[in-house]
Amino acid sequence: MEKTLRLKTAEIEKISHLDYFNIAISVDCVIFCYHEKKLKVLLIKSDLEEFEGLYSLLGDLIRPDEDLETASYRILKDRTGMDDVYLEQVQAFGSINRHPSGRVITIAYYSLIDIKHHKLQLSHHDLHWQPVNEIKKMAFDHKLILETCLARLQQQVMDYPIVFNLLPEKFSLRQLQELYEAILGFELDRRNFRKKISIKDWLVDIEEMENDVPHRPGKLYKLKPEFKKKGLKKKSISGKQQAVS
Amino acid sequence: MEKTLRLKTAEIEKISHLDYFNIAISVDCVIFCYHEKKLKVLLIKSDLEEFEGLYSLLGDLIRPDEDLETASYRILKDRTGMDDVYLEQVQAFGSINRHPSGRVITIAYYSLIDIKHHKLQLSHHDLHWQPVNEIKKMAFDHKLILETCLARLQQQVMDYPIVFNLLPEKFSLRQLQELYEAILGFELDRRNFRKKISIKDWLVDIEEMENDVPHRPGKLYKLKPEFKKKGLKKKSISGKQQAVS
DNA sequence: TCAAAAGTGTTTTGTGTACACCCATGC
DNA sequence: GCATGGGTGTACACAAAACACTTTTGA
Repeated sequence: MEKTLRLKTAEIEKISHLDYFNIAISVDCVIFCYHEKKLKVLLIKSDLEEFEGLYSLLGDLIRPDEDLETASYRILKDRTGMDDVYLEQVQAFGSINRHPSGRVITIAYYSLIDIKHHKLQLSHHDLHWQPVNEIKKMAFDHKLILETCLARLQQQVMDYPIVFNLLPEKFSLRQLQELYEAILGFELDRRNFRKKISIKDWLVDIEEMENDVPHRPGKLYKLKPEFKKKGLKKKSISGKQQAVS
Repeated sequence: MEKTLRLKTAEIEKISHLDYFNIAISVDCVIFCYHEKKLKVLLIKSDLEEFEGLYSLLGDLIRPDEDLETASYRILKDRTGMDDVYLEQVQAFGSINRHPSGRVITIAYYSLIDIKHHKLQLSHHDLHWQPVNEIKKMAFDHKLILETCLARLQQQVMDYPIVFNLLPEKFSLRQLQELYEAILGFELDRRNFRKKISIKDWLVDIEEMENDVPHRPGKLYKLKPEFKKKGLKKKSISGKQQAVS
């Protein structure tokens, strides 16, 4: 979002007597990808003077005839050319002064895409994949939004089979482990990692090997089709005395 | 919310050319309390014809000069007379047709209060504490909102010292266990429960006993003051290889 | 003395974590 | 034949779960 808005600010002023309807609502998407062994986010150069030189998340005002997910999908589709993307709502952010041009409440989503699939409209705009680690300052409260979304991703990553949305169809266990490390921000023990993943039973051995690697090639795996839903896969409930005891 | 709105709908129509500003934003609060060994929610009889006889959550439109938390606190204060309440945002709900009078996006919060502290404005309105289990149908999408909030509560309850907001200052371990059971919806083993709680080190033994009980009285405890923050207490991060390994 | 709940420990099972060696391949 | 990562198993520590008896109090 944050773009169309500047044009509208004048209009907002005019209707200030409609107290409850001069709050705008946007959706902001934290679009993650995995590239060059780094977790990256798709950002766009802010076109507001106040934030000159800073990047912001991709977002837009919500249209009256679309629901929240639809708006997010629209942004994703517009910006990445991709359909059928993993998307999840995280939180609303609504501080009064979060937007310099007026009151805007935004609802944050994060999504996971395989960078190879997007026909990126990178060229025409100031779009840019930025490594998450290397981001210092952002426009608006987008740094906070990004951190919140990253925390949510980190929290979900071992419980639900979602990171596969960041990988190509076929991948090796090393690739998968490196991805987990990139998301979590620390290193994992290889044997323990493999054990843990194999217990989850998310993968099929497709009886193929890596090639193009300058060392012993690893086996390739796919995510089992039953986990390929783009929506959130609920953790099984499995018995009663699980949460407490 | 959902109340002021009916009056405004006409106005919305008038400004339909301001495409992006005829979406209203509300906050809805799922206010939990613990009473008669049941987890209950504060509801109000819907005043919309469409939902005659049904209950809805407490909510209101967000004012242009207040942020999301402020709006929620206002609702809580108005309805329960209580300040300083545990409150946490859960999610936004924004289906197009969730509100019969127009487009309203709502942001759901849940809060935990000690029923004994509220000077309830119960009398004057159709306010009502309803046991969570016994709720079948609600106005709007409020059943979904309630379920989502309850799920969030269940998920957080063993990790963060929050349920104490539902109890009086002093309580016995049995009371605490019954509360956990009410929230989680299943029974817990007494010895394991006590062990688990004692490991968390959230409580102080205040060297007092229950009285008024028709059996052997239990010891009373308080929550340690350092956990009395009303905001969310973050779980300690403790070492690297925790999430995965 | 009975009813009701308080209080307490041990065993078993599963999970998390640390750690080291041989193997297959490309160069 | 060497460098690089692939692939595997074991031992220890800790947490979860199942489970029963004695104690204290009020009625």
